[in-house]
Amino acid sequence: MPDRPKKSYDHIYDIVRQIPRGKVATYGDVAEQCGWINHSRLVGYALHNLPPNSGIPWHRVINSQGKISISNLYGLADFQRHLLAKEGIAFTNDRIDFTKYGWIRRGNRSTNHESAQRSRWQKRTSL
DNA sequence: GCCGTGACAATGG
DNA sequence: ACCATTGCCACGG
Repeated sequence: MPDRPKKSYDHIYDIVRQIPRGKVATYGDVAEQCGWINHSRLVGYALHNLPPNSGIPWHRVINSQGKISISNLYGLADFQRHLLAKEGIAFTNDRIDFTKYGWIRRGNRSTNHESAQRSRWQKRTSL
């Protein structure tokens, strides 16, 4: 049968496969592309279960802070950094600049902690 | 079929 | 900038 019970994770893998070389996306972005909003954890879980030789560019997925989120046990984080560097993606102050390398996200959110502070302020004053 | 897990994200301190 | 807490929910045991 052509279409089968595609596990939900397969959908995630399809999205990740579409991230072009030299670009990065956040877990949240991938989730959104899958039609899930606010389900970024599932993306992380899916990638966690990823088989070793899947050919899926898992290293192009990072967290919203522009950093590598996985632990460096087994040197996995270092490995990811290496793969990214190989594609020309550089870290600036220990983070990836979404304005340069973001696949979907264009740039307002990263390093722009002002908006985060503003919304926090608005919340406080309105409460 | 319930429960713990998790490579996240947003908020608070 | 860093740490803790909370919300989110599919998957496996």
